[in-house]
Amino acid sequence: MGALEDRTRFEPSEVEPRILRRWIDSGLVHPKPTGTAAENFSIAVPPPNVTGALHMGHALNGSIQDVLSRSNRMRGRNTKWILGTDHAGIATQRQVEKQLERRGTSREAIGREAFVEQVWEWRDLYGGTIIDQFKRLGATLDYDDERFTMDERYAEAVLKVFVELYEQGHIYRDNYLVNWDPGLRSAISDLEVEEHEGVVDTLYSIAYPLASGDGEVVIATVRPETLLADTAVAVHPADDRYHALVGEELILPLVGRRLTIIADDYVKTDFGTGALKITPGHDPNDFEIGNRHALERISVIGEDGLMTAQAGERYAGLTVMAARERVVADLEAQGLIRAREEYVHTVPYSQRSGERIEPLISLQWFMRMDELAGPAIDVVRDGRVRIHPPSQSKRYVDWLSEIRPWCVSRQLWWGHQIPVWYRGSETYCGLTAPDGDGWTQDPDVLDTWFSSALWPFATLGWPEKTPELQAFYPTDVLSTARDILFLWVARMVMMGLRFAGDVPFSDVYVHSIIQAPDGRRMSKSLGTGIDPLDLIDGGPRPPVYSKASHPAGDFPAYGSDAVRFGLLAMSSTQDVRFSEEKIAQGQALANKLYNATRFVALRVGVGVGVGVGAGAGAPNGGVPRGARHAAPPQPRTVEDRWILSRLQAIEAETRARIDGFDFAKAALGLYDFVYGELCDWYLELVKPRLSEDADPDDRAALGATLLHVLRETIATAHPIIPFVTEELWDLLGYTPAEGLLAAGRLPEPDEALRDPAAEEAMSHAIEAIKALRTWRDSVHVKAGAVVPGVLRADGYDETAARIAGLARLEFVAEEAATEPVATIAIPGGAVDVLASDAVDLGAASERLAKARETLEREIARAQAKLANERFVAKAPADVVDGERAKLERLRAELAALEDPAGDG
RNA sequence: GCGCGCGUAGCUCAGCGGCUAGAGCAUCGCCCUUACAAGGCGAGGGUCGCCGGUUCGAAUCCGGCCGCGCGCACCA
Repeated sequence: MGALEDRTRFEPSEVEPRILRRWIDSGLVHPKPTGTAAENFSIAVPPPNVTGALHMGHALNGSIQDVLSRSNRMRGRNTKWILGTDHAGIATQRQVEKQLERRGTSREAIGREAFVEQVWEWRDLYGGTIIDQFKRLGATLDYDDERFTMDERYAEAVLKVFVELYEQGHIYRDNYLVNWDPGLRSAISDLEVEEHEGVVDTLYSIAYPLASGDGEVVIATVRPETLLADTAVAVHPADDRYHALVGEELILPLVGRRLTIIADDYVKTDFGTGALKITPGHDPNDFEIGNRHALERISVIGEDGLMTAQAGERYAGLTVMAARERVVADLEAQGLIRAREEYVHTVPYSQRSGERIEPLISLQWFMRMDELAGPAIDVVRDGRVRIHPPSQSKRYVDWLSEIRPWCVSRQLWWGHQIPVWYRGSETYCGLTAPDGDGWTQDPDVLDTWFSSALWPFATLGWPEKTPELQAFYPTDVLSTARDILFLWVARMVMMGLRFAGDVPFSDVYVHSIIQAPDGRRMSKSLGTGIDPLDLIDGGPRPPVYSKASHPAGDFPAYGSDAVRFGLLAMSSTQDVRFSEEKIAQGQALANKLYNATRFVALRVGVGVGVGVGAGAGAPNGGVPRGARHAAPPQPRTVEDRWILSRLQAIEAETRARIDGFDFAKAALGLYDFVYGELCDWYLELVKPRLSEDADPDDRAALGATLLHVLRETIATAHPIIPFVTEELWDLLGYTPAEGLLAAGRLPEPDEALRDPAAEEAMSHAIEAIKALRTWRDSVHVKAGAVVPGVLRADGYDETAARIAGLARLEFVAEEAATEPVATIAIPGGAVDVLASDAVDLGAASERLAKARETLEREIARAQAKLANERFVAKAPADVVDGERAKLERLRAELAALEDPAGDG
């Protein structure tokens, strides 16, 4: 116990590594695959990219999932938090490409096979970083069972799903207009495209002469270079200006191709000239119009982002921008540019490479989603999958209701290569290459999200009917940020229903995105990002994070508990700004608990109240699993009954808040209990009972109660702040041999210990003490001075002595009282303060006048309200009665002030 | 453009028809050194985004506006 005496602060850096080791070595993170998924608890972690480093999102989501895992584990459920990483096709390929560039070589130079080998090497070297970082958070992921989306077994599951979907006709190959990412040189899906608003371009008006030679039609475009691929000009069928021209032909400038003027409802008559050039090869809308009118598709922009041979000799090989300039110049030379104006519009960019999307026609693999979407909508509508907050369900359902085919092929090398082989006109889809010579496999790989969609069941060994699958599928909760609700969550539901025969999880929790303090997103390039590890260990605090209370310089080493607490406390169902104060609050809580434990350990001794075999009677169904059990609490006084009652409340509330995904309330509620009830009041109240000359029987009983309350508080807080609580568990008398708190049981609230009478008595006593302290302060009574007084109020039989102690009063019998110098209203009556040297009479009378003024104002207010006939007539009776009672109370308080010696 | 959410004390938020609009943190003052100066006590600080309406009564409900965020969207 020596360390306890000397050390007044909780030191996370000393404690955390030691505790972490014990958790992992204990095997508690690695459950046996026994029992059923209904009895067990499981969460599949959103697999971080192998290229990733822990960021704030991981830290928050890790904290959330760990709270859920620990809480359920401590309720005796066999708990598995499924761990693994995602191969992250694009991100990882780019990392390795960069590495190759630094070595002066390239992916193309070394070839596909060598490149993939390089990626595996890279993964072996760096892929574990983020997992180690999760450990630092105290995350009880199953580290003994780590998966990777490119593992052999996982890959087999991916291919099996592909082959089945192909055989069932959901997957097909087609030439279609796709979102082409010229930076990546790959198609990407609609979800990987982001619209950038406010892009400034030039809108050109260009004249297309009529083939008849009799006039022209002027069209408007921001992309003159695509003119080379035009195959029609469209007008609205009801547009009188062009009605007569429908069916006529135009000569496409620079190219000379004849274009028919077609009529289509899509065209807006009030935009531009009302005539629209149609380029099915390079515009999504034109592509649709082209389909409706069976127009030819011409591609003048290639996958390399350069103009193709089809663009004509003069333009082939130019970049898009160069081609645009040349086309405009050429049109200008022919006098066909009719106008140019600045034009601000929305332009699609690739989320992946940041480059402007080039829509073009390409041969890709697609997955038809409509049939899979129906059941995925149903399970949310009928509550088999609950999305929290509910507003997110609407987004989910809306998106699935209008789902479009998913482009699943990517022109990358790192990923699951599409299991399709070609030989001449033959196509074969299967798990392995077909027999015979001359087959070549499709070079493309699958979208990474295709494999992620199988995560909850492929990690458990699907398609084998493994014991793991039996025990842990469906999982219970999926926790994620809203940005991948469609990209990932919806697809998991569809795939889970289709292939694993059940929903992948019953609850989806959509958590906050944490922004920088100035409201911008956290990002390295903006300088607004911070590394969670810098908060844990102490590291650089970027300028935007500095303020008066947290000046520039490094973060203090807050420790994991503080970071977890802080992130949970700031979380909500919508985006939040990072608040270092919340982290500091977590640190304060850890320290407070540590010092409360010191107090109890040093004053009571941890041996007190620990007896053999007493556990059966403990309200908590067995906190430790070891041989020793906590003695049951032995309440002797009203404050004992009060704190036990409040303890039951915080236990129940914390459970309910965790189950209801209200992590901020769970965390802050614990803080409030520990500070506002346990430490500020209970520990202060019982101090006199621990003194040398106190009754030894009471002292022993109090010791048992104190230990009990502290232990249950610590156990209740454990899922949120696991390190400090595990450490304190030890300090309170449980050695490692007796079991980890993390493997112990969450206290269960005992209704029998609820005591409303004690709660009322104590809340009155606390109010009284506060009122008396406020008064003392206002009349400048010295802190230590004991002031004589008379307690004239009901309901304080049990608390009077405690009030006297904490408010430094000496209550005398009413008969012995001298003339009072002040009267302080307290619930149910008042306290008369008698004359003494300690009281500044001038200040007391000032104070009295002020109190009277306040009361009079409130009385007037209440009277006015009750004088209002309409209020009395129309407001509900209980509201009116409440107002009358309040008035009466205020009048009584005023009367007591006016007539301190009187009896009423 | 359509849809969703948000705007309450310096900060983060609670309250979502009725007590003098609250809490934590921060600030300021006083105090203690007796588990914890990461302690105790207290104080200051708010036209509850703006305008209208409903109601005996609105931060709370309704409508409109303004601002911020997000999602969806095919206007060349």
